[in-house]
Amino acid sequence: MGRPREFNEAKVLDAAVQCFWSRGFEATSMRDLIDRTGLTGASLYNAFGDKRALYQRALQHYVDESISDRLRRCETMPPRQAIASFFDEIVERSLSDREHRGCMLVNAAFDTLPCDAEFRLAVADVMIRIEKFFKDKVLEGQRDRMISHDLAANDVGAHLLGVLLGIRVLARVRPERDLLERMAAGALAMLEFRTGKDGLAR
Amino acid sequence: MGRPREFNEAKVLDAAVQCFWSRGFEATSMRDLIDRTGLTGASLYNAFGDKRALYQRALQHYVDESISDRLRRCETMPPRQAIASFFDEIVERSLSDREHRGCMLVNAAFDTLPCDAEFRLAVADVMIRIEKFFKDKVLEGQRDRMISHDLAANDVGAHLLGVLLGIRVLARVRPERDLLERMAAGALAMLEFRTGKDGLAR
DNA sequence: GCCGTTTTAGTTTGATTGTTCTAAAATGCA
DNA sequence: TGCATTTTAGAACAATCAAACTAAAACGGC
Repeated sequence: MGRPREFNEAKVLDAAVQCFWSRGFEATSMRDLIDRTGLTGASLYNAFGDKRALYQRALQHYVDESISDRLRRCETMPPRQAIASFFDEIVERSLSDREHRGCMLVNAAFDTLPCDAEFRLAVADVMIRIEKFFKDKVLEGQRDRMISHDLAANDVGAHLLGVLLGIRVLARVRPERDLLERMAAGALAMLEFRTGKDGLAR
Repeated sequence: MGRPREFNEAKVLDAAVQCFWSRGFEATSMRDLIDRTGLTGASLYNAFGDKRALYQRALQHYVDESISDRLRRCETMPPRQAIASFFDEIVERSLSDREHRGCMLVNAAFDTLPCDAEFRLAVADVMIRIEKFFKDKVLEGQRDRMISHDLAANDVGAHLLGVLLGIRVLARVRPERDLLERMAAGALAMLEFRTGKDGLAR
């Protein structure tokens, strides 16, 4: 009942993501959002609440659309390839991003909102999922004897997450292909067997 | 000639750093700066130009005072200890930072200003210096046979920088000691000799 | 066809933004 | 003692901010 909505919620969130992703929370004005989404202020407030709530919805939309999708795709791959592909995709995405916007989730960690504990937990939760993806893949690879078990999967998972975030930071200020690829290569080198232990060639 | 300044520039910059470090560029208002520094708007504009210029000066002040100092201290240490100390300090600083402000330089990489190429280069320059510190220390350690030479010092340097930045990202949203320490430990593990190569125990 | 409900569209609001202006105060040099 | 110069102080500026308000518009159920 009532007047039906004229807008597509996903498309509006897409537009909001573009705004917040490019300029961050503070630097994005309601007028920017109104212009980009095409609907009026009243509609935005009515549908999403206030600016902060819209940002949270937009971020969630970005995560669902971009990160969760990547995780789902990589989870089906064999361990080594899964991890390598993940890094590869990040590097390629970072380099093709001519605006140097990086990853909206990482950017969100630096928006003023993390003062809010609830918001910080939402960001942390996604990072926990990524860390878990790495850890699980390392565990799987160690079981299959495709990944070195010199280091605990737990530690490697944390380390890989760290490198990943580091790449996204550096991509914003030094988007140089060989730099990002060298960083990723170092991460993959951790997975290699060490000579003379398992009798497997490196 | 002229009326002498009543304020100490370093102290004013300290106060400005506190503002920008806590809230970022956009969320910091001129009134915040006026309150914190204790001097009037006219004085601020007269001495530093506009808000952006003040931010740049404050960032430079932070780098000189915090990062350059750390680099100088670690550069005199033996290679392994230099790298380990650097990470240790970062982890401890991140954990004792109850506001989760992280590193102002890293934060700066996510402030809206990086759209400005000049500003981005200033941030990049410091990161290049840190990368070079790591690379030089790895080279030195490899010469002294205290660090594995399986990997090129260049690659290890980039990788260490990546992990470092990753730690500072994660410290903002998941400031858990064991997580940060595991990430750093993974970085240090890269420096270890691999068994059966040099005949040195790990 | 009318009522209750929801979404639209623009306007308006009161606060805050970064910056400038005017004038007084404090120095060095003549 | 003035003069030139610079820093202070606080008010004032236009612009922009997020948000609320007022009606008109568009539906479903009766």
